[in-house]
Amino acid sequence: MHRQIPPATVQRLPIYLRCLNESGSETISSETLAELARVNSAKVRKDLSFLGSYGTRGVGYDVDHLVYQIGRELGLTKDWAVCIVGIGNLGRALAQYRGFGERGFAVLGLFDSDPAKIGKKVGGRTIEPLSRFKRAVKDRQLSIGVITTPAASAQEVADQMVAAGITSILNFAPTVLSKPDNVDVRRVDLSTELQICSFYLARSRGKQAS
Amino acid sequence: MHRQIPPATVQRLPIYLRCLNESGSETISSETLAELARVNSAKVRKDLSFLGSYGTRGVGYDVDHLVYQIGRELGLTKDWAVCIVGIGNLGRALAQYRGFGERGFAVLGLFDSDPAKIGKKVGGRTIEPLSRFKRAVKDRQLSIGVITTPAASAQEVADQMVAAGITSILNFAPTVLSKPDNVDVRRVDLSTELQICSFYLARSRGKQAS
DNA sequence: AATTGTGAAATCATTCACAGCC
DNA sequence: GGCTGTGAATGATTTCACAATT
Repeated sequence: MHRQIPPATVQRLPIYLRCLNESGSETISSETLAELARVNSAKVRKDLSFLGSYGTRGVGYDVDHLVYQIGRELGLTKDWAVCIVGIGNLGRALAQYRGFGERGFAVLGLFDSDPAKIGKKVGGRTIEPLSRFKRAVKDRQLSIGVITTPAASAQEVADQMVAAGITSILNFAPTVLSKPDNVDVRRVDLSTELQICSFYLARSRGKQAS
Repeated sequence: MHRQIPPATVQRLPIYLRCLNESGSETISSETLAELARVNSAKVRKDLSFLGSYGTRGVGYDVDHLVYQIGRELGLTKDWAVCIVGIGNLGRALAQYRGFGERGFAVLGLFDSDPAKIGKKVGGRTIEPLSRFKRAVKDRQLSIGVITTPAASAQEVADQMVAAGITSILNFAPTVLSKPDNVDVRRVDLSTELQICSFYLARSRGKQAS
């Protein structure tokens, strides 16, 4: 097997990567990795087989080599520059989150439309006005845009990102964005997640007499 | 058709709900709702058919009635009490996020293990020590636990939540949690999302000559 | 003996296409 | 004529099960 990795597999690669980084040992079997990632071992083997045949029958996978291959497949050999638009509570929290830098994502731009915020510093970076956005994308090669504005401004911000040439967007605003086909938008929606929690809660509460 | 709603459908119900709330009109066709939610209209009809037959052929769906039915199915007729453990940048941001209250999720507990934080107020609530956690879950009927601790403490916190009787957990810590079968854990992992962005970016960059 | 890699089977999700109803 | 509800068709994902390899 090889190439054209299915989306379901792409979603799991970062998890494997994290489990491998924590594993400690030299080699690892699909069975062990599956336990760490809490998935079926056949799934691990099939997922990894999309990257190529990097395992050794009877032995398992070489952890370092696998970490390298997954990282390469995920495009992590290069550092990506990230910008955050909308520096409210959530934007500020993300701007200060160390996990990004550790994993090769450099936050190189903070933007907000509120004049009161412009010039303030968050996590060592100065908040800039949106008028500088397009220029900054070019100059700093910003490639991933994070939207943490209120829902009402999210589409407008997304349009500006697309116009500036950004093709990868992480949207925390509770809204569905329109976008051209070549742009990839990932949605992280906190209330949606809570509502899904609610569904499963309500269902299990319904079962018991309570 | 009816009952036992598939997970893929459950994931979309909150999106439909949001689109309906913004729609304004009295009735809506599957075609229009599909455009708003950016999905296929057959998918909308099939999803809604799991809730029962609430549409009228030739007309569409009554918006208010549909909002009610989806809300009921998602268990939103009841307010759920939420607690947040780990009041760092992200925990603080979530504690102050208004979207929760608006959608019927009341944040009724903030906990942290750092003595320096105990007693401080965030969004009108006081941060409490974990020693009070179990008691608070009982007394305030906390039903959804949000974990915003560092990865290293997440499993311990999850165990405490489970021990206190919480069956629904939203985990923002970058780690996979062990849990009994009756507990539902949803993972929201920011670095994972960025890594997936990276994959699609790298892939599209590879295509062009750049 | 242990473990991978992968066809084949089973399951789940999406989309088509149209009969049935308003 | 317009639109829902849903079987049937298609496509994607997961899981099984085992031959191939070390």
